Amino acid sequence: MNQLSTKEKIIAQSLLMFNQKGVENITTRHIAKELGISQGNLHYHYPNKNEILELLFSNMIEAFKKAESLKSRALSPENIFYSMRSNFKIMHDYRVFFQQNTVIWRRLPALKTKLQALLNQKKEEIILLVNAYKREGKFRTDISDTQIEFLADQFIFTIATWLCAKDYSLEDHSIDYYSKFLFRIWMPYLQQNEMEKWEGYLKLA
Amino acid sequence: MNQLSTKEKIIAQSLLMFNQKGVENITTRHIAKELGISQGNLHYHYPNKNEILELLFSNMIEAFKKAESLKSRALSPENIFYSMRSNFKIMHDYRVFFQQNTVIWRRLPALKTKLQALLNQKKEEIILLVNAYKREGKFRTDISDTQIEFLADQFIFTIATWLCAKDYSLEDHSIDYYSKFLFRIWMPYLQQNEMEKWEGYLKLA
DNA sequence: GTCTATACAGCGATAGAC
DNA sequence: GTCTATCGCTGTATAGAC
Repeated sequence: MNQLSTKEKIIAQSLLMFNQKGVENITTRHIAKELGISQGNLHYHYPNKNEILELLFSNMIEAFKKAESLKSRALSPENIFYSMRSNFKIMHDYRVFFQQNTVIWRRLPALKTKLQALLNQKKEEIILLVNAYKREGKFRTDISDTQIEFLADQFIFTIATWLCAKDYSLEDHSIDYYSKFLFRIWMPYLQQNEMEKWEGYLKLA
Repeated sequence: MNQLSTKEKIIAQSLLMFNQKGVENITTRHIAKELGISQGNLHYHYPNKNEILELLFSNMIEAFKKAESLKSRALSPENIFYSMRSNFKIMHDYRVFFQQNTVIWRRLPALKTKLQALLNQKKEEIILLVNAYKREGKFRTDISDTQIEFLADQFIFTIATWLCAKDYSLEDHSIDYYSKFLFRIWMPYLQQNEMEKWEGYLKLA
């Protein structure tokens, strides 16, 4: 971290501290002190706290864009799981935006819209995945279409909120735990042989 | 609201404002001003903001205790749904504790433990429900026991986080929406005839 | 119980020297 | 770029009069 510019150091340290102690508790003074620079210096690089948050947010969006997309790959459990897990990893890196969503959105309402757009985009991806599974006859036939469409809602619900849930659990659950949690959701929708395939994969992963 | 004592008015108004604008944005000044009393007066009744939060929290716990429990009733879709829905109603009344959990817990770590205990208790109830359904052969037989046990985790996950999820969705989803969401989760676990029974009930509810 | 007045700390943000 | 110094505001909390 020492070869970073001051501007970069500030961003990195801010994310660290926001994640750990919350936006409302971390001030520009705290960040500056932790880095051993003056508050005036910090304000030279970022005129205010909101601007730090905005930059962090767009860094997160960038990270999502760079991450592996499902679209270009075969729909094996490995690929699907890996793709979701990499999304969870990014979310965890920027967890302040998901654990303190209401706080952030009140400060910066524009970020709410952007995050909703991101989730909508993820939902589209998931719907494509569900449709592909449906086309290939991998879902049980005795489940109604509305129920299968609901599966996408459940996925998005879980993706949006797992970092909140994490704080409720008594044990310290990891990214892996919630990645698997996500796919346990859709197990009962699958045909017997597909279910076993996934069960086998999740045990190993 | 006018026949309430000042002390009660403060509590009611605080909950209203915390729910609406967040704990971090509402100060004792705001609450006092909204009620048309002085800040000094407010501090006569409640020495500080945390004490208001603590009282609100124990009011919520009281509400949960008074609410209908599943235990004493027949396990019809009507009763199960109604019981869950009444829990959701209380959660919604005190949504600040679920939408700003991290903020609250950093202020008052003891509340985290208490909320975890509450959720654990709810989980016990749900496990009883699941076991009863299992005993009566209402679940599909081709679903593994670990997967059925997971159902309880899914329920608790959803209960703990639906108020966070609510803020992500573009439409303004209600308590009813999420009550139904909850039971759509367990539909694919059910035998055909049970599934249809629930499907029929959820359409009407 | 309720008021006014005030102490005090911490915040974001700016100005100006180096 | 980085520093020190400082302003203005807002927050919690207390003191003392009525």
